[in-house]
Parts: sequence; structure tokens; C-alpha cells
Amino acid sequence: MVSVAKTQLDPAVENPAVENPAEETEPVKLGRRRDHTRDPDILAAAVDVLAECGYDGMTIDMVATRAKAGKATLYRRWPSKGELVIDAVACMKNADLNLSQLPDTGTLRGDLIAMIKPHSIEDGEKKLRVIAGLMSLLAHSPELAETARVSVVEPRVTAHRFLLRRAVERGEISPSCDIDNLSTVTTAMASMRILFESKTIDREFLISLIDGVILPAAGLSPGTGTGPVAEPPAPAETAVTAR
Amino acid sequence: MVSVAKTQLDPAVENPAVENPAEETEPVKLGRRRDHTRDPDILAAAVDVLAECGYDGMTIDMVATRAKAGKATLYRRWPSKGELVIDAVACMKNADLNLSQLPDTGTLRGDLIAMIKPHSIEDGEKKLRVIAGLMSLLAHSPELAETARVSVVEPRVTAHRFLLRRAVERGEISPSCDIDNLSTVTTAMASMRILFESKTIDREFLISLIDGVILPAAGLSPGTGTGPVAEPPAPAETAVTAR
DNA sequence: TATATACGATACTGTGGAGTTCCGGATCTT
DNA sequence: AAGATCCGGAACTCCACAGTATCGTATATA
Repeated sequence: MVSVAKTQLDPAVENPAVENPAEETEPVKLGRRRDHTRDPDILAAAVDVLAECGYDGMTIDMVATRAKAGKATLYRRWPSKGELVIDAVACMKNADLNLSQLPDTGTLRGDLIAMIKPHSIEDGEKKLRVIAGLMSLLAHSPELAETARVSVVEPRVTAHRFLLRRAVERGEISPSCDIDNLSTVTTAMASMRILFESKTIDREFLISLIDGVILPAAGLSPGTGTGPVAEPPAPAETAVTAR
Repeated sequence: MVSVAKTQLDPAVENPAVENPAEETEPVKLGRRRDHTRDPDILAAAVDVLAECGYDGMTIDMVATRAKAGKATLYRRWPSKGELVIDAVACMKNADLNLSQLPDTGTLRGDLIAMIKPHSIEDGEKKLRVIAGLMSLLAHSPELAETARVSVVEPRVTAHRFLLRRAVERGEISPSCDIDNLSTVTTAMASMRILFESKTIDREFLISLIDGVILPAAGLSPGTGTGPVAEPPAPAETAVTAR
């Protein structure tokens, strides 16, 4: 169940101007052309339904109705429910976490706190609910699992890794820190909270993770302000290049 | 879908000797009696199928066949698929993590490492796969969500919390440590790894969590306990016990 | 022995949803 | 204009599965 996604990714099939000489002959283009401006609406509707009902609870009719489209329209664009879902999950990626317009406050704690934004939290919760809804498929569909990971988990972990590496370069924390694990902790703990405990993520929880886990594990003791108040039990031996 | 579980928990309905005077009249007990020694087999079969196929992929026939039982037998004992699943999830709890026969090596690191057992890892992975298979239901069934949490997450977090508290009482780590978050980190990270990354849990990963996250966050530099230390990128100044 | 229930096995019923087809109308090419 | 394809909408087919009923057999009470 659920095989390969290709729609949305191969403009040659849709664009009349492009023709692959060695490809299967795309004979002509006659009649009314497909309105691709509707694709995002349909995919967004699919994401909404996925978040609410999960994969098995979602029906094509639900998606079509919510997108104010006909069922046949959906099947004209995606060959099956599974492929529609794969595209829907993949299109969740966009979001906001652009590689390097991340906060740069000068301290790791400042950066981590600056990443706490209500919009980002809400967005993350919804995406996690989508993942939860199709989690039973992930074990049997490595492709979907990878798509989900890249869309939801990967961007957040990458952002944290970036901030941690910069803190190392800045000399704020030791290079011997376990960057890989530390950059995953917040996402893992937030996932646990949403998926298993049915709680929501709030600012207080995220700050408790920063001050109670990440910063101490990085060798920093949390200060009250934005600045680093390094006061570990053992004196830090690393080169303290205060920015 | 999926309502209340009561089977297995009310011996009065099954035991001929017990009769509730104000209850519904249990008239008599005639004919062949139900063989309750089969219950565990059926529930175990249900857990197996759940782990492999998820809730929606699981059929009653699969469970009956695997348990070498008849479909009617299952419906004689559980009124619906949903209630069977609730009981199956609840019966995963037993396991091994008895409250206080946990390791006591004298050091936090020793205790945490002593908790790493192949059997426990394998058991945890299977249970997580079960949870993954019915995760889309958890959002709509708080009862099932709580049952799952109590069966899978709660015991492990509680065990870690116990070890951390003992380390505080022992004076090994500071009472100001964020015990609640730290006792959840390992389970959260392991869940992330299995559910999102389709990786397995191994000893190396768990030790890297202990030495890279938990102990540093608790204010301990790794190497004070027994056993090998996870290899950090930078030269460790601690006693290098090359295994 | 007569009666009643549990057992595994199998056949049956009912329903919900994936996927298909057809419709009247709109939009494109030639 | 003619023909082809799109659109939203609705009716349709097909099938898998939850749940029920039945059968021959086994095990219980009275």
C-alpha cells in the first residue's frame, strides 16, 4: 500500500512547452487545461483531514468536500489515496525554518528562547498530529517515513544543531558536547508530550527543557537574563571567548 | 469507536462463588465453562498483530487464527474489536520493571547502564510499535491513550525518576536537577528513534544518551561510574577505560 | 441421560469506503 | 463551430472486514 510519489515534482508531464524526446510520447494537449492552482488547496485539505482523522479515518470524499472539489478531480491528479497522502505530507515542509535566518542573540540560551514562537508551536503540533495519524504506515513504508521525518523532525533538529554548533564556534560551549543528541532532545520531548500524554506544548515547558536539560548538558548553568551565567559545579576548562 | 474495557477486571461475572445481591441476576451456570486460560494467548496474539499491522490493519480473524481460536470465542469474551484492543494494550504492562528491584550499583551511571538489557530493549521496541499502530486512535480516545501511556511510557519514566531521586538522596547530584524532564529523556529519544527514524535501539545509543545528555545535565562528568564511556569528539580528560 | 453452554470452524449479512463512470457545464485548441 | 479535456457532483461497482449465525463436538450440571 502506498507506493511512489511523483506528481507535483515532474513539471514535464504538465508543462506543454517541455517535451522529453526520449520520454513516452505526450501526444498533444487538447481541451481545457488542468487548473493547478487548486493543488495546494487540495493538499492542505488533505493535511487537515489527516490531522483530525488519521490515515484510515480519512476518506477521499472528506478531502474533496473540504477542498470544494470533486472526487474525480482528485483521482485525475493522484492515482490513489496513498499517493495523495505522500504529496500532502511532503508539502508540509515549507514552513518557516529557513536554514540561516535563525535568531542570533549572541548566547545559546538567547537563541533557543528566541526560537519559541506561538506560531511555530502550533504548526509543530499540527504536523505531529498528522504524523500520528499515519504512524501505523511508517513501519511498512520507508518512503513515507522518510518524507514525514524530513518534513517535520529534520528541520527542527537541524535548526537546533545549527545553534549548538555556532555556540561551539563562539566558544560558549565545549566542542565535546553531544551535539547530535542535544539537538534532538527538544523535538523528542515535545513529540512525547503531544503523542503520548495528549498535552500541549507551551513556553514554560520549552524553557524548562532549555534550562533543565540542554544548557546544563552543554555545560552552562542557566542565568536569569539572556546572558550566559556559567556556573557549573566544575569550572569550565574550555576557552571562554566571551563573544 | 472503542469504549470502556471491563473484561478481565471483574471476576464477579466469571466466578461462580461470587454473587452480587444487588447486581443483575446471574441466574445459574450450566454447561461447559469458559476456559479462561486461553485469555492470555488471545491477548498476546492481539498484541502481535497490532505490532505488525496496526489497529486498522488488524482483523479479528487474524487474531483468532494466530491464537488458534474461533472468531466466535473472541466475541464471546469481548464485545467488540475496540475493547479487545484496550485489554490487549493493558495486558502489556506486566513486563519486568518492578518498582524497586532496580539496579543499585552505588552510582547513577552504574544504575543507568545496568538498566540496559537486550530483553528490555526488544520488549520496549515491540510495545512502541504497538503504540504506533494505534496512535491515530489516541487523540480520540483518552482512555486508550492513558492505557497506552501507563503500559509503555510510565514504567520506564518512573524507573528513571527513581534512580535519579536516589542519586539526589545519595548526594551524587544536586536536588536542583530537573528530575522530571531528565527521567523522560531516554524514553522520548528512544521513541523518536524507533517511530520517526525507523532505527533500532542499541547499547551504544543508550550509553551516548547517558554520557552525552543525562549525566552532564545532572552535573556529572561521565567516567565517574563503572563501565566504558561514550567516546566524545574532543579528548576526554577522564579515566579512559578502553574496553 | 437430558439440557445447556463453550469450543473451533465456516458461512452468512451489512456497511463503509476506494476507485470508476457518467452527467451537464466550462474552457481550451484547431 | 467541433472536438477534447477539464470541472464539481452524484451514482455506481467492488471488496474487505466487523459482527452474527450455524454446525458438529466437547464438557459441564442436574
